[in-house]
Parts: sequence; structure tokens; C-alpha cells
Amino acid sequence: MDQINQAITQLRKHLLLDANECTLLEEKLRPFQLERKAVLIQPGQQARDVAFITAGCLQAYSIDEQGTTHILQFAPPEWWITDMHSFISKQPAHLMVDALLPSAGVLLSREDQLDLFDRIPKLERHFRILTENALVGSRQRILDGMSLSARDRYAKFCRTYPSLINEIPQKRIAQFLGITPEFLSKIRSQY
Amino acid sequence: MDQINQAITQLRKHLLLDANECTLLEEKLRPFQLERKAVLIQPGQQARDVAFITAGCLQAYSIDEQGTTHILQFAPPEWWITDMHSFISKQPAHLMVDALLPSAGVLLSREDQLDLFDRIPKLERHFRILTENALVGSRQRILDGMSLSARDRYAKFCRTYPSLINEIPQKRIAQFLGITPEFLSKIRSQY
DNA sequence: CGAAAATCTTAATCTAGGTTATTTTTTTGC
DNA sequence: GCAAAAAAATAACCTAGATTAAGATTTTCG
Repeated sequence: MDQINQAITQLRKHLLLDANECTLLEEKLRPFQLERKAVLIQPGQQARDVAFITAGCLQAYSIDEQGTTHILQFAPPEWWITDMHSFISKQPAHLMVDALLPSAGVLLSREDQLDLFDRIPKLERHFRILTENALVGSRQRILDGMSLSARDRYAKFCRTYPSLINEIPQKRIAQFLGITPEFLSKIRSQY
Repeated sequence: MDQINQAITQLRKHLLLDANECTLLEEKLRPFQLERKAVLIQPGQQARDVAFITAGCLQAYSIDEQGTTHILQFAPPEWWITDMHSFISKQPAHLMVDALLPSAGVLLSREDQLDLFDRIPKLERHFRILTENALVGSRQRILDGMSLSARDRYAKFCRTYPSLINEIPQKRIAQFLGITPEFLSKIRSQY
């Protein structure tokens, strides 16, 4: 099964599309593959596309003035990822999006997405719901950052993303949790 | 001008509705007023409504095991507020939403909202866009929490919400920024 | 208006997590 | 398969921000 069909199959798990709608969508999706460390979105350039992952794992992160990396999002299979701010405003991206592992999936440009929203109301609804859920998750993460210790956030991460724990470097998990890799190592050594 | 018309007028700034669509929306919006400290959403109960604020200011927050308050959102006029997780999943709310100042606005239940989405596609689009923007803001706040010092977050807050600074207690700003009121007081005493 | 409640300030002390540096282990890619 | 690079572990020391406590100021509401 090719890239696009695999993506469509996965998308259809959450989104009931008829044959015609499937064709419309299929025409706009562009398959991609990335080697480990290959970059999808560069800070400074516009994020034209949102990516749906079918294999591997991408990450979205920023590097601050002190050179410290802060990871905003991991995207394992069946997740969407982009620099949302750049994607919707057409301004230059602030985030870097690259491949943590050799990865593949499909791309959809904002223009094509908006165009499809007009032709397939169900698709706009799907993204409205996805975005609502992402907002709930993002706000919960703000609360967790304010109310949980680093140890508790790590424990919660392990519960929430068990599949990622052995898949990606610990260092990345620390950068996602907002702590140093050294401190995560210390936490882990105390069970 | 009554509550609902005021709300509709403000909503129309961002959302072009024809006369018919306006009527449909008007039928579903329920005006409310809250005294200072009055509660809109209680933890444990379901958040049936989302509120659009026309006057005053609401806040959404959680109180953790140690009894510490963490503010997720302020809603000054023209903002929407609810416990989004409860609102979309119908599960009991975890957040408290109450009035920081004497406030007023309109309520819309999830049922009525979804119903209107079917009748007024423009409205679903409007909320899709609002939610996209809220997600961008929420993720930026995660990044700020990881990359900025308390002092820099306070400076940014002052730039971002100048109208709130003299309107609400400092203590609340500290609880929004994720620091103690004592530490915010210290930050302010050093200019 | 005036008393009670809430908020704000200041200051001494404490701690979760950061920093820096070194060594060991694992992973990667030729 | 092996050398180079990346990641992980460990440990000594450091700091931003928390905690506690007490007094001063402001706000609220009867």
C-alpha cells in the first residue's frame, strides 16, 4: 500500500469520508519521507504545510537565546504536526520541526486545507474537533507545569506516552518536560 | 441595548452573519450576570455552557492537592471561557470558573452550539479559527514557562494584557504566571 | 463611615532543580 | 565492525523562586 493510501486509511479511522470526498482529499495530500534529523520546517521560513505522520516520529521545538532546546510536541504515527502559528498566519516560523526517527507521512498545505474545508464540511469539523482536543491537552500541560514536580511530570509522561519511552532519547523527554537531561537522569536513578 | 444585542454586536465584529443567522444565534444565547466571586462553573459538575463576556472579567483555575491556585485563563470582555474539557467531553469539570469583577455576558450550551454549527457553517468556521488561535496562544505559554524567567514572564504579561494590570489583584497575576504572590511583589519592587 | 477581610510588602531561610565537569555507555554511519 | 559522536550517569556546587511569618495597606460591604 502506498504512502497516501496508508495515510487515508489511518485518517478514515476518525473521519467517515465517502468515495468522492476521499478522492478530493487524496488529490491534495503529498507523501513525504524524512531521514533521521532531516528538517521539515525551518525557523525563519513559512510553514506552508501541516504533516500527518504514518511512520517514525517528528518533534517541534524552539531553541531560546541561551541555546536551550524546548520541545513543544512529539508526533508519532497518526498525529498532525506543524508550526501552527506560521501555518495559520503565514508569518515566518519560530519553531523547528524535524525527524527524531526515520519517518514518513503526508503533507497538506494551508491553501489546500482551506479549500477542502469549503468542499468537505466534514473535514473542517474533523479539524475543529482535533484542535479542540489539542487545546485541552495544551492547557492541561500548562497546569501540570505549574502544579506537578518534575518527578510527577515524568511519571505522567510515562503513563501517557508509553510507546515513546523506549523509542526516543531521554534527553528529548527532559526537553519536553522542561527539565535538564541531568536532572531527569537523577530522577530515574531514584526509581 | 440589552445583553444579547450587545453580545451579538461584539460577536459580529469578527463574524459576518446575515439577518437570518443572527436570529438563529440570538435564540440560543442566554444572558447572564455575575457578582464579584460568583461561580459559573464548579469542579465536579458538568460545564454545559461556554460564556462570552461583555463586561467585567472571569477566571478559570484549578486548586491543586496542596491548596495552591493556578489560573489558566482570564476572560475580559469579548473573550469566551469555559472548562473546555468538560464542555466537549461532558465529564465533570476540573476547573472553577468565577467572576473576578462584577461581570455580564451570554451563555451557549454545547448542544446549542453543535446544533448551530449544522445550521450556520460560518459559525463552526469562526470557532475553528478561535480554537486554532487559542491553541497557538496556549503553546506559546508553555514555551514561555520553559524559557523565560518569572521577571520576563511578568514583563510580557504587562505588555500583552495592559488593561488587566490595574483591574485585577496582583495575587491573581502571580497565580496566572505560575509564581507566588510574594515573589511577584519582590520582582515589582526591583522595577 | 468603619470594622473585617483581603491584599501587599519585606525579610530570613530553605529547596527543587540548574550548572559545570568528568566518566561511562550507547548509537550511528562509514 | 569500528571509530566518532551522541547520550547517559554521577557528583559537587549554585540559584531562582518557594516558604514562613509578621506587619502595613487597601478593599469590601454592612
